[in-house]
Amino acid sequence: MTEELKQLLERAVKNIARDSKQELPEGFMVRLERPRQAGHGDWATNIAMQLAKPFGMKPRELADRLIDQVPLGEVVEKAEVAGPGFINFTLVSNWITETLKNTISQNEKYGRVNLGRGRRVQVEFVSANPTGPLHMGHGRGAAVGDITASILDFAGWDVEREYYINDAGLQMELLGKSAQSRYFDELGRGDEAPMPEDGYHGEYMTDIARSFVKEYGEELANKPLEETVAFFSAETGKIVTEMIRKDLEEFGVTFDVWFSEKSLYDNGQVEPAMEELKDRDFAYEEDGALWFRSTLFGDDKDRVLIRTNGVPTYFTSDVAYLKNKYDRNFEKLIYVWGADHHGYVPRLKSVNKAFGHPDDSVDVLLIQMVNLLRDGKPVQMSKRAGTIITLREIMDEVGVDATRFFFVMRRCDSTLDFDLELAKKATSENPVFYVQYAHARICSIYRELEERGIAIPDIEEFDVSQITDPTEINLVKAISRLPEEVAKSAEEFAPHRIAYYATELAEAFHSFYNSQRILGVDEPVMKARILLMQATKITLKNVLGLLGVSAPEKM
RNA sequence: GUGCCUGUAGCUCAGCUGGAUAGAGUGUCAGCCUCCGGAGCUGAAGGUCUCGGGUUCGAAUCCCGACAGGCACGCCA
Repeated sequence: MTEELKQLLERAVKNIARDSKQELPEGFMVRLERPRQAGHGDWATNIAMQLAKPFGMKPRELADRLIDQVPLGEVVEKAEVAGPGFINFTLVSNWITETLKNTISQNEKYGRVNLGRGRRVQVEFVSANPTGPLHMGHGRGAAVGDITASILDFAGWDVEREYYINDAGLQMELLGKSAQSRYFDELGRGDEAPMPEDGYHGEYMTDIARSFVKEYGEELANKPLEETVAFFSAETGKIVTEMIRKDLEEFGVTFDVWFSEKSLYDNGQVEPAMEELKDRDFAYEEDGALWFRSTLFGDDKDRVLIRTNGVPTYFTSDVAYLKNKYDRNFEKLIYVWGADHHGYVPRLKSVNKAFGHPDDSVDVLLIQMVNLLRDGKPVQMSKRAGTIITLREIMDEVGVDATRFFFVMRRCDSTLDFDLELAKKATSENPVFYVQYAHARICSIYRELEERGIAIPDIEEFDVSQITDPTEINLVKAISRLPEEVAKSAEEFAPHRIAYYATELAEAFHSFYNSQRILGVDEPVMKARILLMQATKITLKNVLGLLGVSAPEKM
């Protein structure tokens, strides 16, 4: 119905432009917005104010002429000019019927839009080094990445989730040495393989060392250290990656592809990427190293791709990886990174341009830090002291649902305060429970219906004239917003919008529930309200589904 | 020093591709089920949108400049 209104307005604008022999400004589009204020109708537009200048008319005068061109009856019930030149539209009550019918008939598909038109998009996220368990920051990245991917899927994109395993750098050797050292410790021969100074000290390393002892006994200790370190690196990397995979799975995040950085080298994909840069004259050799001309893109110095000693940098892998992604025919690439990597974004964008791709086919979501609190007080963490709080600990303490919700509650580019005690609270302070409670309440009504032997009416029986209370209309309005909220959050890569919307939807429901009854009222009213509950339940479930949060029937 | 992010109610934050009286939650205060789940609802109080300029019919929103907090500036990853 909103589309129809848009078309009516577009036609009206064109008519007026023609009659007054005015040109429409380039790229002009009719945009409708939800008025913030109740009493300002269902939709509003500011086009009269936008076009007043180019048309050489007064905003209100133009608004009046626009209204004259919009027929009343089929779509619009009322149109009025307000304030400096807004036009407020009230739709015919049909929109209520339409919304409920849509919701109930589309069911689990309700809220889907076709913004993506089936285009392929890759969301690469978490991508933590396989050197230790995931911590808080990774958790936020995981939630944001996963939920963004879900939203894009809902918005009609063909989405792939990918984890990039950084298993090629120096840190892997350090990991191997650390494991080796712990292995010797377990055998009581610690002196033979000292722990590297900045090695990995976490407890998990001891567990891993024990597993080596269990499987190989002293066998690995009877060879020269240099001979086994590569084995330790590779095996430990695998074990840690598996640990990470399990944690993420429990967190509700599954990846379509686990992409190994090392495989870029093993499969010879690095060389061609370098050659392509050289061919395009974006890379050159100097002082025995290979350089990328990042200064062409505003960087203050060129960056090294291959070091003097012949060893490629991390950046090199990323160049090859980017090329590899495009080779897999993605139209859009989304990187979810911790904000501490922000300085690296221009470099990635530069390479993207150097390869001749449009700037907007790569988007980097920078996720700001997480401050962990307990009862409002910061939790002290130190890598050195081994007091890092892991994602697993948080999941275990506050549960997956609350953890996910809290991680996406805020805009990505603002730092997040995560209060463990608050997240655990099963009270109104906790927005997760507020939303889930709404769903559970409706389920409870359904149980009651069944007990009383009342059947759920067919949507065709819906009688819109029974929906009269402001809280009811408000609830329908909230339900009807899902598709546009999906579209907006997909366009902006803003998963937090969905968390906010979920809360607003629940609020509309609770408000209705407290002021009106579903059972024990006249049958026509009851039937209409049961259908309203049906649509509310579907919408709540779909929204929670997008967030990866469960929609419990009982709490 | 340079770059990026942030600064909105006591606290935690939405709103930022310019629009109407700046919104939530929480906290404070006052109320609300003999009834479908009170983990709920209704209302009140609470604001120089950090500050100063500019653009505009109109600025929390855009531009410039301060100030404050966070993060990053390797032939590390």
